[in-house]
Amino acid sequence: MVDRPAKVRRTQTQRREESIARLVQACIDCLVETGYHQTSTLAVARRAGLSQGALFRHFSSRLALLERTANELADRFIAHYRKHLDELASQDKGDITLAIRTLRDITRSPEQLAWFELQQAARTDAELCDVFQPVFLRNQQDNVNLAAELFPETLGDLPMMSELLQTLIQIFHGQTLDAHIEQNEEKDEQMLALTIRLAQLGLSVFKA
Amino acid sequence: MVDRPAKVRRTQTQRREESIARLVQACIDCLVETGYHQTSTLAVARRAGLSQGALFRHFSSRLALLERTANELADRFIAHYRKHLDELASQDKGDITLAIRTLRDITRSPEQLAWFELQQAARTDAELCDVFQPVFLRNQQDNVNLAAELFPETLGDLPMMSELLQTLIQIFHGQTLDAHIEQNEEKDEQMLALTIRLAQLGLSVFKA
DNA sequence: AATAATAGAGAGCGTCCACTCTCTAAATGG
DNA sequence: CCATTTAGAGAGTGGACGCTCTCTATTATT
Repeated sequence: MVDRPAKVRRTQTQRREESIARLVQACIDCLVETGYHQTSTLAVARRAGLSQGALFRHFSSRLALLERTANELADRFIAHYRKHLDELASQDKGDITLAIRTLRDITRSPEQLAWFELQQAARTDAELCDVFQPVFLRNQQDNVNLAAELFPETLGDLPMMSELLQTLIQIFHGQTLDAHIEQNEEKDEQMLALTIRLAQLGLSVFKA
Repeated sequence: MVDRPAKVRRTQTQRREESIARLVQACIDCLVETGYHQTSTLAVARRAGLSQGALFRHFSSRLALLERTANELADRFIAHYRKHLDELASQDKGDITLAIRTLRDITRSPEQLAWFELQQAARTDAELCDVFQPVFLRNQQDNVNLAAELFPETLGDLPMMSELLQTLIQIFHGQTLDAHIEQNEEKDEQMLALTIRLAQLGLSVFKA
């Protein structure tokens, strides 16, 4: 006899929030593993262990689900950065080599891949663009704020800091995409080393 | 009375090649304007002024069309670079500022946007990845060869030249995508200026 | 305990997809 | 000029899509 788990009694709010959380997580997983246009409402619902009908009870449309997912991603990025970087910041106030390396690793997270899918899709989808743009801008501001907060001495009042950081992230994004196609770990590591060298170069020059 | 164009008699080879060229161009346009997953065989055929049936006479599948399109894109990139850069190379052997600026402009071409769509889609589509990978690698090698050929004195025997160039292109790719969402021309120009400064920095250091 | 409101399941709808099939138009080779 | 081959049109097919609808299960309210 199977030991069926006794059905726990939950409030409606709990049911609702748990289901929504499962759907959003399933949406992220789908974006990462199968890409934007395979992230169908049915695929997400199945992965969340729910029916398609249940999905549409909580989200009025596929777009609404994607909007919620984008916001969840932006929230997680801040959490990731904070978790991995604040201890580094406390020990290596001057040298940001490790911080850059960590930034690269975070860039390789599943969440970033999901983010790419949304950003790319938004280019040719006006509705998605409208929805994604504010989340995108908020994320950018979050990055800058966090960098200044965690590395006040190194980055606090650096001119062009925001643009430098964005450029660094752009490089890592490109490396992530290229690495998927090249599948050459040695070169991948070389590219990282080069990027660190360039970043240090940029830092030392702009500091003066 | 409408002056109907007299039907020109063409050979089968001409008909075939003209139709294929129109289909490939239509495929590029579709990728640029509507994105990968809206680039359907019907949409491409209509845009080329042909029927869906005609498309499938020349291409055994949608994937075959995309493969041919990817190769056409890679070919055009070399042509673009050569056309825009060789006159620059002949006058400014030392300073590559203008060359970098031109590289950025080329990165903004419709063809590059089509290329992104394919690269991003290849991440989660194993079949497309198999088809796209060799074209991608060829394009990378083409870039390096051309850079060394056009700027022999500046880049000819620079260590890490290939990686530096790839990083530069990655930055421009990122800027292209971000610019679409930010829609802030002033900042876009700032990012370009910063990139040029970084590139010159990198050059001067690695040259030594 | 009875009623109302919400969560969820699952069938159904219209549309678009890649691709096939059949049929006509045009070019080729004898 | 005729037979064969190739180019192209367009209807048809099965499947997946976003979304709606109806019906049941669970929770909330009185």
